[in-house]
Amino acid sequence: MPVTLKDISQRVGKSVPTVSRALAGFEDISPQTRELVQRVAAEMGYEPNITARNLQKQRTDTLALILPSANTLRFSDPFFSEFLSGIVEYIAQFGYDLNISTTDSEDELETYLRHLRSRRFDGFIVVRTKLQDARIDLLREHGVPFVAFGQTEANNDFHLVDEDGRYGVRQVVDHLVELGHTRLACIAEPTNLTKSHHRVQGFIDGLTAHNLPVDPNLIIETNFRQRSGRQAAKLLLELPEPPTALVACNDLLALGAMGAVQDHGLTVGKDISITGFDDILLSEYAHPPLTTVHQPASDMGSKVAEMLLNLIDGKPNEEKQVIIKPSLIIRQSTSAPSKGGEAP
Amino acid sequence: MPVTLKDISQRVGKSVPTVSRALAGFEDISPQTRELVQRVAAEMGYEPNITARNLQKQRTDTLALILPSANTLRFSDPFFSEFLSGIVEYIAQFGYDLNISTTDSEDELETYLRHLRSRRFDGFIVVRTKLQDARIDLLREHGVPFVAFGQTEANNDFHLVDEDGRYGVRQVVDHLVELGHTRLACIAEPTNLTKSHHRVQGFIDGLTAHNLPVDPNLIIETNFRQRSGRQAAKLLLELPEPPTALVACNDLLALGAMGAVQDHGLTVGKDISITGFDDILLSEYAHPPLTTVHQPASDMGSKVAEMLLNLIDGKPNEEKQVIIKPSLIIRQSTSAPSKGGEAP
DNA sequence: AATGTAATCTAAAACGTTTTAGACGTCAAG
DNA sequence: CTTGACGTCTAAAACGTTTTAGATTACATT
Repeated sequence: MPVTLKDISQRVGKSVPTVSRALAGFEDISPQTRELVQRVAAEMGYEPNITARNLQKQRTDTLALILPSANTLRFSDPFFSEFLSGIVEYIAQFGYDLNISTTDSEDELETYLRHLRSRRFDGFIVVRTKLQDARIDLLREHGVPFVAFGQTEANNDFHLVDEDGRYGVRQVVDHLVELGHTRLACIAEPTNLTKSHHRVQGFIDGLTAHNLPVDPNLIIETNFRQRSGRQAAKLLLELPEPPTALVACNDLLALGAMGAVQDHGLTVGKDISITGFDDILLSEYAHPPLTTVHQPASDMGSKVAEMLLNLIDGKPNEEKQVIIKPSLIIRQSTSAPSKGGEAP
Repeated sequence: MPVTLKDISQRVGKSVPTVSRALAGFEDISPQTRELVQRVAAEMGYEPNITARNLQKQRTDTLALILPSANTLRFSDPFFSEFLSGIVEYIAQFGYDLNISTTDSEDELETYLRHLRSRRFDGFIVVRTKLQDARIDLLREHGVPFVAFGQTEANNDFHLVDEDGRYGVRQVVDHLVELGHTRLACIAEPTNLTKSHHRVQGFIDGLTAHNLPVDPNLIIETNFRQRSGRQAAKLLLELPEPPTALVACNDLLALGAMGAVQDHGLTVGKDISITGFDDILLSEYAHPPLTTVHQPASDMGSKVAEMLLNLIDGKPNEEKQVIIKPSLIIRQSTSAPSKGGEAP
């Protein structure tokens, strides 16, 4: 049913390669032929069979992004959606598509291996890097173009884009200390993720810089979503000497924490300060609006995409590693401690 | 570099088709050969070249979802993310991938045409249906498998999944009238979208059923995001006789409206009631938590995917049209009107 | 010894494109 | 009149797989 080069070739009485070359605008085709072929192709509604072209060209114009599935699916995270959106918008300009698939964390490596051996993708985008990340080792070994969103613990000798989470949280701590807080707690995502690790580092940095003690009981490692934030905050509030400020490592955790604080009959932004990270839409509309750290999610997505396309085309990238400094957004969930806060 | 059937064939001393058939487990291959081939293939790390297979099989195991781009990108809408996530999770089980691309609304039809002629996708998912939807006509004409998320105005003779938005908003209106409201306003998305149209219909249904007048000035058609909600609410509040309840047609609009109400020095859930639609994460954490209509976004995604895969495989679908009834979630953004509400 | 049958395998073609290498005719220069 | 160069085109091969149709061998039946 669909029109092929052969159909055109028969119609214009030229060989298939001639038609192909005419459409591609090669110089060794006479202007008349070229014109004829292009006219007929348009008339017949010819559209190249991408699969056949891919097979011949050994490239697919498709990028892969493999998500850890189900339990901790990041898809519904607003920050991540924005990031994705940045990628899709950017690559669309160059005729690339994004292919999204999922995998259980147990089969993660196999999935990557399968996908890269299947030669179905020109490049990979790795999200949510871990301190030790076998996926990156794998892609590197195989020499496949990829760009990571996030770093690993060491040997970051690959193309990546990252936030400076350490700096971001440090800003938060500075802000809180300036307000007069001396007893801060941190609610962290799983710290095998580099991102999370950095954020916690920023927290510790901040305390140390202000000569405040780092109390391990005030750093709770938990999960990603509100529920975890709520639970963590509950624990913290029930301590004999509860903190006056909660530094949550993402906005969802902060929201959960806000719920727990309200359950305790306290008022966020007055009795206790809470901060988030990411500046998702929600944080502006929370009650009270959340002091948080803003990241240009969509831009980071575009940047990752840009670097990856360069890599695929063998073009140089200005920088191999792009680290983006986030900015503190002060809203109403933070204020001076109301009582019991020991001045430094 | 990557291993092909030919490599295996040379290694085991059998022809390429034999290797292919052995791996596929055909009966006309001796058990010994089959075993040998499979062992060697595993040893060599063989993974089929999907592109080559696709070309031969004339299918791609890939579904397409084309998003209207930029200006009104739905990607970052939490509801839509959930929906997507439902699709991806479902099709992953059957080895399908989802390909996401974008298009400007002017080239929308061309993009569809190009994609379907390129034979790169086994089926299409159409989102955000319009009352008159040329995309659907196009896909139908070409006999391409597709499932729509949403209906059109007439002749819905295709596979689709939809919410019953009319019913959903009707529930909202009933709830508000029960509380004693008699002057309700509606903040709508662009009503060329079927979804939006239905929701407004539900609003009108409700008023009519309770013998309340339908005042066109109290139905504002606007856009999708908070900003639009805010503007619309502002207009409504400045009316000589402002409404006591605002029925927003999605949660983001409701949030915007809440902002406008607060700007006016009024308290949401006390001085004025506000409702949303979709029950995105945000709505639970808004201030005050938003009364809204819940939809199983992820399930709807799975359902669309399920129907589409059936369609592609020529399997029958139980129902051609699945309409899902949403449910009202009452939170604290609605209450009896404080003053001036004329009892019916 | 011819015939039929089953088991196992493979040659050839196909999917639709692009690339490579070279064919063919025309024309100008020697 | 030959040689070389140019302009235009195409045959053949390639990408890696699967399908089709048939070949080959071994074995049992008559």
